[in-house]
Amino acid sequence: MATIRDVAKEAGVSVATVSRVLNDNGYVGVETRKRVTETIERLNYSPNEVARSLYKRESRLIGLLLPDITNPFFPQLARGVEDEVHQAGFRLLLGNSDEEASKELDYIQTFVQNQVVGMISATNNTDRENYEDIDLPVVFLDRTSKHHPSVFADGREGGRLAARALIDRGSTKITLIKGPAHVQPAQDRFQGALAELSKAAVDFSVLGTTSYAFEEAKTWAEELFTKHPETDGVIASNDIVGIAILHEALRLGKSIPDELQIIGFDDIPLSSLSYPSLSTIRQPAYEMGKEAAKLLIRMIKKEQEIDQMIQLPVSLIERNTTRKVDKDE
Amino acid sequence: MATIRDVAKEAGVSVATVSRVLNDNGYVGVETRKRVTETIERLNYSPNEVARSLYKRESRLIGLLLPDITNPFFPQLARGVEDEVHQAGFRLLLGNSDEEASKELDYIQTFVQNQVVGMISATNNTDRENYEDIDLPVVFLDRTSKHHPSVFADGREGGRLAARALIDRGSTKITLIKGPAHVQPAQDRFQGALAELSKAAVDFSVLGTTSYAFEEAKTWAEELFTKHPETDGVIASNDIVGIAILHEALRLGKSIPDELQIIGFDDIPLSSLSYPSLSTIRQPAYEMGKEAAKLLIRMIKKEQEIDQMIQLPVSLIERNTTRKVDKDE
DNA sequence: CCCTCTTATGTAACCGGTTACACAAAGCCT
DNA sequence: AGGCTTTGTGTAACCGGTTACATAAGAGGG
Repeated sequence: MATIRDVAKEAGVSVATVSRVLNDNGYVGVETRKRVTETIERLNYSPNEVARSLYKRESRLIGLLLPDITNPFFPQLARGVEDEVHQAGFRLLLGNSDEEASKELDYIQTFVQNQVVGMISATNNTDRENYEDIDLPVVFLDRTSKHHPSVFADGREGGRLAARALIDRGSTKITLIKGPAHVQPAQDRFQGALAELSKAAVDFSVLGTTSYAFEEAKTWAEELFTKHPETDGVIASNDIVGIAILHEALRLGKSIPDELQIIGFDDIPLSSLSYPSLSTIRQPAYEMGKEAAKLLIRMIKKEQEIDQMIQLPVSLIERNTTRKVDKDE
Repeated sequence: MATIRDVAKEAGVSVATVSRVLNDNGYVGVETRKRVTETIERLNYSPNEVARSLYKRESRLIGLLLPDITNPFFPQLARGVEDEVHQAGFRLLLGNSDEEASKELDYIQTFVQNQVVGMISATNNTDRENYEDIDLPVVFLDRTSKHHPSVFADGREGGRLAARALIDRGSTKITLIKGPAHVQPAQDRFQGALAELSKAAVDFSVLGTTSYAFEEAKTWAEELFTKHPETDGVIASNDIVGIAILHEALRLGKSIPDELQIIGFDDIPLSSLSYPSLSTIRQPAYEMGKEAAKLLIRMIKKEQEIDQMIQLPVSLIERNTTRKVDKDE
């Protein structure tokens, strides 16, 4: 690999001049610039980012910490982040925390050691000491924090919307699935739905779950129908659980949405491909990722007026696991 | 942030001694080691990876280049890579190429500039000049290359298995979906299935597609049933397309698997949650990622006996979009 | 013509680790 | 006791960029 000194020697100038050409700052004569540019081209030189980072005391990398990329909601977030960050000239260091504090800490340390310019975290322990003594820009994504700017969707409203949708469409014995207790947005949804159900004239029961894993989703689904066989409306904690419930309901021969309505949460790509296609509360995951990245970049550039909270709206996506409601009633 | 010089000064030793303690090499007196360790602890010092990388001329980062993390097959691969790489003390730099040569080149350059120790690529242009003048260890994943070690699943066999499954279970007018021409493994599957169908006494037709995107999958599904309404068995190019076809078939009121059998490819997590659950040819994506990472790490450590090709077996996952076949016939 | 400002370029310190090399003290052997 | 090896530690060069500072030539103004 050619270095800046090789280029300087070849072009008959000093390294400072080459650096000035590279970064397009300071004075450089037209003739000199041309000669340097040609030499760079000819030697196929590209500057070493590591050396640059060392002197600048920061790299062009951004750390992204996710619970688990294998959960279909997160690739969307990640992609939003990546697209925005890439465009601004940054690159991503990726980590999966698996909700383990040690892995999380481990990655935060990696990020710091590699002098990332900022980090985006979609992890659950937002108020741990982990993030306290870091002087990096940090943005929380799909999570909230008192100490750092956050980008998230309106989970409470999502929960209300889901509950209202089922109530309006005639479910009277609703089962509300409560997501894992340590997952913040799951609790927001739950609270929203709970509030709405409490206000309405319907029976409802709550089924607690402890994870979002695929395999376990099947278990919750089975549990649901043994514990509450008479239920005629389910508010799932997310689309995976929703799809698992749909699967189980069909297996039991229930007619969807006539006998049982189901509503999911997230709007992951595959939810439109289930049959019947899953009605759900959409979170704009890709946009959330983009917003988080934009916000972080603004922080990196030390711009004024940094939003502390960006809440994105959720929306009801009416597909075929809920019944149609007459527009003009 | 404390530096190694701060630690040295505080502990009353030279930087060389601190470095020796950190890396546990060279001679260090027991008493000195203790004092240095305590000082490191007290100052909460952690070494700057960037400085280390600069001197060593290589970082502890590995580049991972994927077509698109949003496609449900890739998170599995990525996770396999991550787990293996993390355990060996490396971290991941991630890029999505979107099958665009420019993005791909861009990321390869980023990897080189950041002095990654190696890279894993699941991109399509494996024999472009892109990879020629790089002197990094490179492993191709879910792709093959003549010039670099590759880890992939037995696509041809998968295609054969899929075709045989439908034939054995009585489909006689089979439609074979041909995936995008530039995606290597898609073509392997196609060739395998084609060979098997050609040998058998069944009618079949081929439907070409150009992408794997969710939205377009629905279009292929519709196209399938307008062009070949009489088909009684579909070999999909992957699970997404398979699920889209299942969805469309159910919408058209077809009875699955009695009237129409469908077989997918990949075994993405959600395929077991469709209803009827999708029969498919499983690729061990997570293991593939792990194998690729292991292989790369072996290359990084300059071990002897590097496999040039690791082919993992595929298997038929018999679920409910195919009919049962009598064991003892 | 002299002074000042702008333009152009080079020298060398610096970022924070790692390590070659030098040096000294202690242990061991004959 | 003298020589050789092992152990312990420090000095300074090095990795490859960036930039503060120095220097000098040319332009412009009175």
